[in-house]
Amino acid sequence: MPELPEVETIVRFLRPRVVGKKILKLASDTPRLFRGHQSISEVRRKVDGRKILGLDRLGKNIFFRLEGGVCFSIHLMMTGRLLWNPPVKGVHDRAKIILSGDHSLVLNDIRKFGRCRIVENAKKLFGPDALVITLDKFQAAAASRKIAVKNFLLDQRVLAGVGNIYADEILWYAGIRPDRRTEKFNPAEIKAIYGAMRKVLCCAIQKGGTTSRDYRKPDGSEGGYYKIRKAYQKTGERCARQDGGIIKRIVIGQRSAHYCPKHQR
DNA sequence: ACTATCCCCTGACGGC
DNA sequence: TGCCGTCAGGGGATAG
Repeated sequence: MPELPEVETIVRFLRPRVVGKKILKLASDTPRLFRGHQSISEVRRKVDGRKILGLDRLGKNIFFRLEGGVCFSIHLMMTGRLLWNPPVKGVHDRAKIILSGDHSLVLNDIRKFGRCRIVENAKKLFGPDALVITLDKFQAAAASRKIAVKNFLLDQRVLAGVGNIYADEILWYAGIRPDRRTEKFNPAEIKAIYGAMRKVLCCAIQKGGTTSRDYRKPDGSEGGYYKIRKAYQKTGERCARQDGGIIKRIVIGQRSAHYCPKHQR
């Protein structure tokens, strides 16, 4: 599922290819994609015919900065893919952005959870990006909430970009149990989580993200982080650390969490 | 203002 | 073989 490293990989691939091009037409036969504030026709009216000035990312969101101060946003949720000039039509193609120069960008999404919309003020909708937040802000945010650290890492209004895969990976590296409460951490533990977060996210970006099932880069290839993951979906396997045990799966906030009961405390 | 729970959607997979 | 239940999970809506 596209989290920060996957979305960053997508944006880095697409940025040099789409910036400067004009959106000739946004086509879609999936109204659900535009649920919420604007209908597809409203979005099309703002998007069609405009030049792309920039391509940005905040958390898991992709922003097309267009002429006239318009910001068109795509969220891929779990199964969304953004494909560059796909050679064949896909069964689950949900939207097609036709660009100048005979290029196309296709949003393919098996489960129709993805979303397109025009956003007015992106910074108001989400917390600071996980790779931008400072240690001080991170610490203050953790201290102000009384929830399991895993749920804290997943809350996009507090911290934008971390999803289920990387939350497990971060806590594995930090040596912290996912069900520990945020308000009880000491400064050293907060620092360990913060450091692990930066390390894991940067490493995953270098690997082009995690393909466990659905995620693909815009050229259709897979990300390389899954092979080197330490905790996510490793239930029953031996922990990679010398002092580790057997990876266990528990449920926190309706979501699976994988961790090593021996070295994560 | 806070947290907890349900729901959306499709495909993979296991049990019988 | 085929049917059914369960699981995957981000985030929005709703309930408490």
